[in-house]
Amino acid sequence: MYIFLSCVRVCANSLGMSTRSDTLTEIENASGWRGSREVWLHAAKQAFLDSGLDAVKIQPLAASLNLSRASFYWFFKDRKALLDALLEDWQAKNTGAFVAACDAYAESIAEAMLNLIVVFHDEDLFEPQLDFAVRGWAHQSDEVMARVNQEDEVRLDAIKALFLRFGFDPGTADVRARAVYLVQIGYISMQVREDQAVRMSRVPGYVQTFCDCPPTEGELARFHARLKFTQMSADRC
Amino acid sequence: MYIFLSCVRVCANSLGMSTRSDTLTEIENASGWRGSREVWLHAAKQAFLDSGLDAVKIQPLAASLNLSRASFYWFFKDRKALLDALLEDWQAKNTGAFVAACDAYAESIAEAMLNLIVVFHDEDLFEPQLDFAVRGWAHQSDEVMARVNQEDEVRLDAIKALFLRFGFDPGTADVRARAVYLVQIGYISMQVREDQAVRMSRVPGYVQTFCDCPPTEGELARFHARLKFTQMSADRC
DNA sequence: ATTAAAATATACATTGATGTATATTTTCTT
DNA sequence: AAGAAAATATACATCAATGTATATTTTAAT
Repeated sequence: MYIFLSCVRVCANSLGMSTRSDTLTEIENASGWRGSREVWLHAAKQAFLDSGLDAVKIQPLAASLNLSRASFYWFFKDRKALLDALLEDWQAKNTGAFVAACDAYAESIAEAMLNLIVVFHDEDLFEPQLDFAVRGWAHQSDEVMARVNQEDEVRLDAIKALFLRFGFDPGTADVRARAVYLVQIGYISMQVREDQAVRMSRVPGYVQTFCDCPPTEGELARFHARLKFTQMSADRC
Repeated sequence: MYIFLSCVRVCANSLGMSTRSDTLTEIENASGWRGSREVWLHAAKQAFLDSGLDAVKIQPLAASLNLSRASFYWFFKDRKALLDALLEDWQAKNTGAFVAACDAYAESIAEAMLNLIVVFHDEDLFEPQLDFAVRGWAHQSDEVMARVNQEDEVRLDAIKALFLRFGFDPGTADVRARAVYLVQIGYISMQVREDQAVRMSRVPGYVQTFCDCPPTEGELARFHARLKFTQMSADRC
C-alpha cells in the first residue's frame, strides 16, 4: 500500500499535477458557510501559482467559487489585503525550511549539500511555484522586489556559512554559495517539470561540481530515503 | 576620451541605467510624423522591461507618447500584434549571440567558458531584462511558455556540446551545462544589479567551479578586454 | 497649390474589473 | 421559535482598458 501511494505521488508530479488539496471542497469548513478567509485565500493562491499576480482578481475568483463578488469583502478589506496575505504566506513557508536545512547536522560537505537539495525537491518544505510567482510580482512592484531581495540575501548567507563551516575559503564559499542557489532559482525560473528519476540522476553530479567531492553511497541512500524515492517507484511509473 | 566614455558606461550600468536610447526623441524619424511602428514598439518594450507584460497597455503608452490612443491602430492591428512583435524581438536578439558564443573558437575549456560568460555581461549581445520579462509572460501564456522552453533547450544543447568538445563525458557535460546555464538564468531571475567590478571578481571562481580549472591570466585579460573592463575604469567610479 | 496618403484625433460602444450601500438569506445561540 | 450575527446577494457608481467609425490634420508628391 505504501509503495502504491508513493508511486501515485511521483507520477502525478511528473505530469505537473498537485497532490495537495486543489479544490474548494477539500477545505474543511468548520462553519456551515460556503466561504471563508481560507477559501478565498486558497483560490487566490491557486490562481497566483497558475498564472501570476494579474490572475488574482476578485471577479474571476468569485465566479470560480460560485460566490458573490461582494462576499469577498466580508473577509478582506480589499484586493491589496489579499495580496498582502499571499506575500505573507510565501515568506512564512519558503523561508524557514531553507535556513533550517543549512543549519542541519552533517558530517561532510556532501551530506550538507544533500540536506539543502532536499529542500528543493520536497514541496512540503519549499514551493518553487510560489517563489516563481512572487518573483514575477516583484517585477511590477518595488515593494515586493525589496522583500524578495531581503529573502535572497538571507538564503545566500546561510549557504555561504555552510561552505565556510566545512573549511572553504571565503572567496570560494561565496562563489559556490551563489552557484548552488542560482542553479535552484534558475530551475524555478525555467519552470522545469522533469521526472523525479531524471532529476535524481543528476544530483551526484551537482554535489561533485559544488563540493569537489561526490556523495558517498550512504549519503545518497539517506537522501533518497528522505524524499521517499526508490528505483522501484520510478520503474512503476 | 575613450577611457572617459568607458567609465561613464560602467557607472551608468552599475546604477541600473541604460546607455542606449530610452526616449522618444532619440528614435530618428525619417518621416515628419511623431509616431511610427518603431516608436510604439520601443515604448512598449520599455514598459515591458520595466514592469512586465501587464504594463504594456495601449492607453498608458499613448499617454506617455502624447499620441492619440487610436493612432496606435494605424501601425498595429491590435494589442496582440504588438505583443507578437515583442516576442519576435526577444527571439531575434537573445538567441543568435548565445549559440554563436558556444560555437566560437577557443583553445581551452576555460577560454570557451569565458566566451560564453561574455554574452551575459554584454547587453548589446543579450538583454537579461528581456529574458526576465518574457519568462514572466510565459507564466500566463502557454503559447509563450512553449517558445521559451524551445529556446532553453537550444541554449542548453549548445553549452553541452561545448563541454563535450573539450572531452567531458556526456553525464558530466549535461550536469555542467545545466549548472552554467541555470546560474545565469538564476542571476536574471534574481534581478541582481551588481557593480561590474564585483561581478568580474567572481568570474574566475565560476570558471574554476564549472571547468575544474582556472582561467589563465591571458584568458582573463582577453575576457576583460572584450568587455572593456579595466581596473582603472572600476576605480574611477 | 492641389490632391492623395498617411497619421492623428474625437467620439462611441463595450467589457471587465473595483469597491460600496443596501437588502436578504443562512446559521448559530438562547 | 426568535433574534442576533455572519455570510451572501443585488444593485449601483466608477474606472481603465479595448477596439471601431468617423472626422480632421499634417505631410509629401505632382
